[in-house]
Amino acid sequence: MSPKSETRKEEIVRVAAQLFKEKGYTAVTMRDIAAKMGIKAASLYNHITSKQDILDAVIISLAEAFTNGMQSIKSSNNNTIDKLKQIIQLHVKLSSQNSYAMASLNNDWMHLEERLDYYKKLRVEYEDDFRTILVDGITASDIIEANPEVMLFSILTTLRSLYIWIPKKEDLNLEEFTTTLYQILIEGIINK
Amino acid sequence: MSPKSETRKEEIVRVAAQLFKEKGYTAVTMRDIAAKMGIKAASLYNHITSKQDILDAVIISLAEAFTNGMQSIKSSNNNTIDKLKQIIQLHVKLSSQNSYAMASLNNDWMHLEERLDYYKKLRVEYEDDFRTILVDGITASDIIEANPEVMLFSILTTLRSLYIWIPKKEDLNLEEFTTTLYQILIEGIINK
DNA sequence: GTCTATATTTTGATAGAC
DNA sequence: GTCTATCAAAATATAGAC
Repeated sequence: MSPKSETRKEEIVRVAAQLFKEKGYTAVTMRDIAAKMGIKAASLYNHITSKQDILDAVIISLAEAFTNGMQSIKSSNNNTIDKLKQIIQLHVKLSSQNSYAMASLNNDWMHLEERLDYYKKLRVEYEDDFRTILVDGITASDIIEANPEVMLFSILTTLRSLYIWIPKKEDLNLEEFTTTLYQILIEGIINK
Repeated sequence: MSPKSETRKEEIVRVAAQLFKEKGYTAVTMRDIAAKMGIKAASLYNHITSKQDILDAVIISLAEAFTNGMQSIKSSNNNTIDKLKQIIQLHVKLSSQNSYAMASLNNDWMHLEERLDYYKKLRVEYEDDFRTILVDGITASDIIEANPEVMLFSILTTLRSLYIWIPKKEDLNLEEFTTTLYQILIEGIINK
């Protein structure tokens, strides 16, 4: 997994993800990717079969990691509060480890082709599990009786955007950040 | 402002914004826009000078509306809580009225060219004003002593993503929604 | 594994007829 | 104000030499 042992295809996917984050999938050309690697565009095709192929590699494994992580949290025996903490942890961890790919996961997924339906299925599973956790939490009186769809939307959009913010704070203490985020997202910011 | 009295250029900008939301600026072709209007791509150039021209029209006036709105809220004599309520109202209002253009404001701004620096200036002004409101609110003990950058990030990413959510709930009561959003974003979801 | 050369398609944009 | 015809540039991708 370290850059030293990565294959040429992995390097292409990693470099492409950086460019996709800056300009979006469609605006990045095979020449852009090749230039950033110091080779010619035609040489890329010795390692990947198409531009689509790169997008699939950037998005799908990360989407699976989120869906699997959420499933595991939902299935645990923890209470709502601990599950919410774990969801935040999951996002902080995956976003800090994949800050480039997160941009494509959020903004370029509609350019998937054969894998589009699979991606959508993963996202629905993940959102359904999160919704279940919230609805169960309301039933158990762990969280307030507000519209669970609005809660889901509100928390999820913040967590999905972490990739924009995390790389800007290079000396960020991830544990401390996770705690602060929990406080703000879940406990609110008002002084009562 | 109503579609009945809109100029042909305004129609182009409106139709283009819908397509930009679906696929992003770069993936939308002049032929796509023309086809959706029932004309040929060449005809578009009788009303606009370039594709760039359309993107400028989609983004800039909306960015100005946010910056002006935030400036006005910051300058008012209300307390922190009322200012935060007004910020949420501003976002709900502009997002419901411009749900297509909001997508480009969030995701296509980097494809601006001559207007890019101006856009960035507007965004910095807007974020600085929001940050000032939060920092003043901490000083006044209206809100908790958490990291204002994390608060700003957390609230702003949710508000900036409203355009994704609002159109999906067609019978949405905007006033009720604003109240729920305030509750979740500012007061938190935990049952204390 | 990378290169040059090139095929094919698509793109933004223009010219000029109606 | 829209059309057809067309241009020039840029894009993805392939073939074949080294």
